[in-house]
Amino acid sequence: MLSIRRIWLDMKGILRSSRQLINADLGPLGLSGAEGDILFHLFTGSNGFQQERLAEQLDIGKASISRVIGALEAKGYVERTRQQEDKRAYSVSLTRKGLLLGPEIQSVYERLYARVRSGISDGDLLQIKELLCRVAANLQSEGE
Amino acid sequence: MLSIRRIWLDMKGILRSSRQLINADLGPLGLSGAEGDILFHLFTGSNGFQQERLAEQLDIGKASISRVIGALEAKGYVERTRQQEDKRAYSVSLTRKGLLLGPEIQSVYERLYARVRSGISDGDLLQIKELLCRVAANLQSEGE
DNA sequence: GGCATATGGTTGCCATGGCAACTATATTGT
DNA sequence: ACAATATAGTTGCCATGGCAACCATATGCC
Repeated sequence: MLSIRRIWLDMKGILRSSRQLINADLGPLGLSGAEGDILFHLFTGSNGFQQERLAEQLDIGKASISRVIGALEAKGYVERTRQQEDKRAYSVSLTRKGLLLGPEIQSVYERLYARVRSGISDGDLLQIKELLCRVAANLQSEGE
Repeated sequence: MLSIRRIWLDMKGILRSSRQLINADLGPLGLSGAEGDILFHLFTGSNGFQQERLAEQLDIGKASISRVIGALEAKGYVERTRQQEDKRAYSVSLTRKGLLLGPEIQSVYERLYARVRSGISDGDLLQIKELLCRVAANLQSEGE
């Protein structure tokens, strides 16, 4: 019973430490963690997506996405263009300024990932992932 | 590289789902998740502790603890008594009302834990814990 | 004793992110 | 065609929690 509590604390701590390391690198660039997450995500494959897709992929609500994209747009890193197939939706894409920043952002996240992986084999990672997926499935399962 | 992103999303999702399940049970009792966490913690062993100790054990900042304990005190579930050995510190303990609520709170958390564990062996849990500890250590390690 | 420093706690401010209500556009059923 | 419903996005409000500044008490050093 108690070990679940410990595991939850471990996860919380890991996410917090990661966030702090990322923030320490992004701060000097004038970016918040959430902004960095989105720039990284756009730069590494999801450029030109709807906000809803980004929200799904990053697993945060569309409300948060809306605000963070707004901030990034104000800073000139991304732009929203209405999609002509669906005038409710935007297409969010990096501006030239955003693209220039891309490699810098990417290296911030890759430094973190490299640090996490040190001394951890691919097999271990796979195992973590598999076990976490099972836990997630237990929590997702409807009702009882 | 990418799998770390996925794993982080899994952890985020697990913590969020857990929080939501807990909140769903605590809401009808008029308690927030953070309040429930503290009541549970007091009830299952850390009654009569300093706020700093609670903050350490629950892995949240002393500022948050201060606010949540304040809320619980206002609701009459805990009381703060100054320690005579150190007049800066409080001893936080459950009131009679808090003690009465204890079993109810406990069952909320135990239902969650049981749900998480379904189909997951103790060995698996141990493995998750061991791997997460190694990741946490990588993140903690000073500087480089 | 008296000053420097450390520690427990509180408060203000901020970032993140959930939920619900709302607007505007799309889609579906009749 | 039009009413009902669904979907993309925005906004307001709230909970959580970090950080820094601050206050009060403790501790150590001279």
